[in-house]
Amino acid sequence: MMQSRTHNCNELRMEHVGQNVKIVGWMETVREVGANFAFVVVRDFYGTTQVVIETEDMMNAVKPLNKETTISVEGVVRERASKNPKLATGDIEVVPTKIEVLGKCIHNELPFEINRSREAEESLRLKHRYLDLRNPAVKSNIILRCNVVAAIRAAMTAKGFLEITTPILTASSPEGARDYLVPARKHPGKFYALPQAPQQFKQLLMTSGFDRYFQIAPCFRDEDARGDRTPGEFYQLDMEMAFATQNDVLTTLEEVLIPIFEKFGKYGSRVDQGPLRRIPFNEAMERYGSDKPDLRVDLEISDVSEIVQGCGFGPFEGATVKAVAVDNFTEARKWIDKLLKDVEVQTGNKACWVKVDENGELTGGISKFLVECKDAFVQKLDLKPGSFVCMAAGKKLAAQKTAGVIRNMIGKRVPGHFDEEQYAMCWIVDFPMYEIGEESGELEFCHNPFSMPQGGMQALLDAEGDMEKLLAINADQYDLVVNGYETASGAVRNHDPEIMVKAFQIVGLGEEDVKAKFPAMYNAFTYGAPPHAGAAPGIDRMIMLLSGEESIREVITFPMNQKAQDVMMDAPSAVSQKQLDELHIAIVAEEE
RNA sequence: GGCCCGGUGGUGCAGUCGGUUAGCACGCCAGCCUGUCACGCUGGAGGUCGACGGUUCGAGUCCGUUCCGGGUCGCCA
Repeated sequence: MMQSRTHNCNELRMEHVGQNVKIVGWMETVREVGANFAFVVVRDFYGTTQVVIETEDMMNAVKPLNKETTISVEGVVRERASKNPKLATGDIEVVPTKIEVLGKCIHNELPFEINRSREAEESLRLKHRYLDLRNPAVKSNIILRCNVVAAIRAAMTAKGFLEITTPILTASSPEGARDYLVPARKHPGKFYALPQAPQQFKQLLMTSGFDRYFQIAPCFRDEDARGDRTPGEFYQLDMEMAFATQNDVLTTLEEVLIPIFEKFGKYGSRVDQGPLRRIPFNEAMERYGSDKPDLRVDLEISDVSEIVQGCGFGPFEGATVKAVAVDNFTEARKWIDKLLKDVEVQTGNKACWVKVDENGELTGGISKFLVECKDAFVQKLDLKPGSFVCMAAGKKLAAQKTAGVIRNMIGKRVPGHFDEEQYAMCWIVDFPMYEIGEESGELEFCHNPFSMPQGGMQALLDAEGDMEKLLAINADQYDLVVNGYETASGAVRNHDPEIMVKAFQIVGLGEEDVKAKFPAMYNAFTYGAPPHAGAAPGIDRMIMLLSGEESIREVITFPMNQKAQDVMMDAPSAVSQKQLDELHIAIVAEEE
């Protein structure tokens, strides 16, 4: 008969009854319900179709086969005697005249049941990812990813952006994450590096006169994994605009991304509309204790440092003290202990607490220290009978960050403060240009040296030599935050070689360092560079948000495990001595 | 590198105070069953309880070491 197939497994309906058809796919189940009477479910990419076995011949054809064998079924479409409204093809079945094996599954027991693969241990799923992906629930995230990437390309192209690819084998970049290195056969002792981002290339494209660039760019960073961070490689919607301001970039990305969240998001009916809130970095740290606040939580942080000074509680002395208060608190002591422990595990800092009893008195936790400052404390936090306060103390940044964790935990654990099923978005703007490095104790670039300081050269000159003023300089740098995840990061770039040199001088470096670290960019900018700005939304993380997955590995087709191994392909793996010799590489045994 | 959680037939889990033959669901095999669709019923096979060492009359269970997986802090310009 006919072609490889006449219909896919999600096509046949009542209108096809009586037709001769051929379907192909994986044999998902065989339900034997009588002698020479069985139902076979055939699954392909598109769906499932039921085949009914009614003869000894057909039973003999199917009986010896293991599930997941691929077969072709020729036969006649028939209306079912008992229909299944839950199934798209539930009104019909195929009565086969010929069943052919296309690809045998020789395993009568699989590593996991296909339709329940998400319940299996992750390492097992990753080892047999080709089977895991047969599960429609797993496959759907990958399909979503394809559709989102296609929509992004269409939207960016419609806005006049050109998609330009940049090199994968490039030079090691001096700052940032650990590079993946590739030995250069023709240049003994030298290495290419895989790009951590196409940052410098896209800025060079701007100086070349490309007005609007984008790329779905693979990025490589050799850093440890997290639930929301895949090890090794990930993808960014890398984009840049010439002669553009911060506002141009933010507006453009809002116009591209918000419709994507509306169309493809699990909570697409509840997406913040542009223009999105823009929260200065310092304000975000004060109110939310994070530069990526989850705005679905309705709690905010208060500063009680001055009120509690001198109260006698040791950790508060001379420290910044941040408090998160919540009303109508009814949880037990056990709950509080769990909270404190979880805060400590996640932040490394201890938290303390106090409650307000039905008479309005402070009770429990460190209440005995707060007797004298009670009135001011209660007023500042607007406490009522039944309120609960959790506090973090320490250096300003540590106290803010710990309070930020407390805010999230309380908000998500005490009912009524977490409106989960939505996309709460904001821009964090005005990141500081410089900070005091925690290890070095000296002034360093806070994020990256590519950003333009607000106020340009004049701001740098005014502040030079004055540490306080230098720390107060902000960069035109911005992050897009969605539900507490950093979803994009960008900046107005520093395109002026003189300001670049000055910015470097301030952290104790000089022109030679700029030239050494970014030779191409520095040179290019001396030939007339356009002011430019851009950003890079993370594709993987965005798909994760759209699908509602908690693990980023659920939206990556072939993810690596936490140790950056591909257990399916056995990567990384040893290579032959011949390969090593060609690359001028000698393996040094690790010392015990 | 630190900390937290986990590792028990193919898969997912239970296993009390250390005590008889390690239990359940799914899957697998065999038989029955003519309208199933998470099919049903009956029977069966399948386990070095991650590994090593220790305590004990006796260890899945307690102790130590170690390996593996996940989470998290460091790290991620």
